[in-house]
Amino acid sequence: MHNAFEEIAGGKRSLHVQVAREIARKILSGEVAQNEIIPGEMILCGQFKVSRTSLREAIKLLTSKGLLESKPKVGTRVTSRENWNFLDSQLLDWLTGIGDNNAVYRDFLSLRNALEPEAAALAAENATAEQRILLSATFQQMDYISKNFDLERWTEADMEFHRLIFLSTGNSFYLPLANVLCTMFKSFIAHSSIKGSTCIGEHRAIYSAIMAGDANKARQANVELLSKSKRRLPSTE
Amino acid sequence: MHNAFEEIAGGKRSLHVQVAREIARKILSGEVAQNEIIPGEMILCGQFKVSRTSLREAIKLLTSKGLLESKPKVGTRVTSRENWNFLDSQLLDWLTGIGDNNAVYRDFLSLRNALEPEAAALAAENATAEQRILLSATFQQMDYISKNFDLERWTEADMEFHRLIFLSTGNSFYLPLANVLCTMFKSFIAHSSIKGSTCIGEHRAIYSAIMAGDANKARQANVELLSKSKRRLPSTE
DNA sequence: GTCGCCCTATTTGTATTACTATTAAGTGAC
DNA sequence: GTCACTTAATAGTAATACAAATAGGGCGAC
Repeated sequence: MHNAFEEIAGGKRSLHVQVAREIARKILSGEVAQNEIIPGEMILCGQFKVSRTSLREAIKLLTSKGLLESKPKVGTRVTSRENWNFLDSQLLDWLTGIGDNNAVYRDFLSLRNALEPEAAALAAENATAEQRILLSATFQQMDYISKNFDLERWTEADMEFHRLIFLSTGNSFYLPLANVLCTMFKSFIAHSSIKGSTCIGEHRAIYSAIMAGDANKARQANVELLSKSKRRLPSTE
Repeated sequence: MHNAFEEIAGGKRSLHVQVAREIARKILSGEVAQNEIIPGEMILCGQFKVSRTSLREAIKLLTSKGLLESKPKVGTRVTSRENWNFLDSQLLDWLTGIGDNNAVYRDFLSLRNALEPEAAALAAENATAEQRILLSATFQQMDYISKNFDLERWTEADMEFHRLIFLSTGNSFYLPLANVLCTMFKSFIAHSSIKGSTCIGEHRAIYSAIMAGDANKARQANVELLSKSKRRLPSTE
């Protein structure tokens, strides 16, 4: 009962996640400085009105994301920024609305810039038959949607398309990155005013190259797609 | 007492990590299949001789790495491989000695291929004065070490050099990747027989380009370094 | 007086237990 | 036969008790 209520109210999942989110936002926003030692557990327990266990779980969660670091007798300190794992969906989620969103978006594009062309090339070489079928289906859907345009469905299909490319690389390390990019994708279409041009032509070029197994062509096509994305970047240049 | 003993014996850190490692290896090695439901908590508790809490923490840890997924009443199931977060140091650690190490190394090189040239280019554009000083110091050290060669110290410096490049990009998303690559680096120099040629010339080229702020040159130099690395890949081609 | 060792208090880390919410499945009524 | 309600099983949450580690201070010896 109260659970359902709070869920719609504040996005509550569980106590410790709630607490973790609170602390994370303080850290990410700079309200508590890097390398600063946060108050002892007992104090925080009182502050958040939660049991020590819950607070400890929250701290543990943040530690696993690289935001905090605990040592006996000295306390828990905020780590320096270079240790923060920005490739974490939850962290990314917490980030929305605090930092400079355009800067984050630029960083996001940079990452896509590095990864996607290479992923497309690898996919062209390594995609399995099954993956090619999936990719084919998804592209056809994109093609269809691009005709009678529907932003939401387009975004969905677009994301799936790029995700499939990452999965098709056959490279273990690209798999988690696919999820990361998807999360950012969602995060940015939700919070920024980038209304998508469909780029169906560029997508077709990538698609065709992958299906043909032409790695270089796939890479090149993806570079072109990204350069088009860059041109419609909101505020920079 | 018994703690210290077990620590030297099996590299034990804590109970749940030990259990998690055990389960993770079963999953990663394929001993338990993807999408398979693992036995209920009580059964596993008996099997591992640990309390329910410890086991739950282990499961939670694995869940956070994307290996498991729990649902009430149905149990805990192994997720499909595409959800496994291979960009996790601990997971990478657990991976050593089970999969095809050469395949993983190839994947690792692919990732470097995508990321490092772009990172070098970004670093050339965005490195702060302080970061340039650090980079300079590290390179000089590399230069020195390359003369009277010492594998261990050289590896250390090499890693630091590439890490600094990632940090100097000023891109939030490259920061965690720096750590990931370092972990893999360590993992591979420890478990593979790649005796390094120093590549001091290529490193100098990258270094100079970054210091000069020439992004394209930095990118190109890094591509060349990687192509050299590729040539001394153990078993492939 | 200073150096070094040990003791203690504080803070994190670990484990056991008890309780709550969720949900699939089985049972009964309409 | 279908739908709803109850029930049992399992995961999730929280509180408590216990253990280990360490920094800092105090005490003693040189």
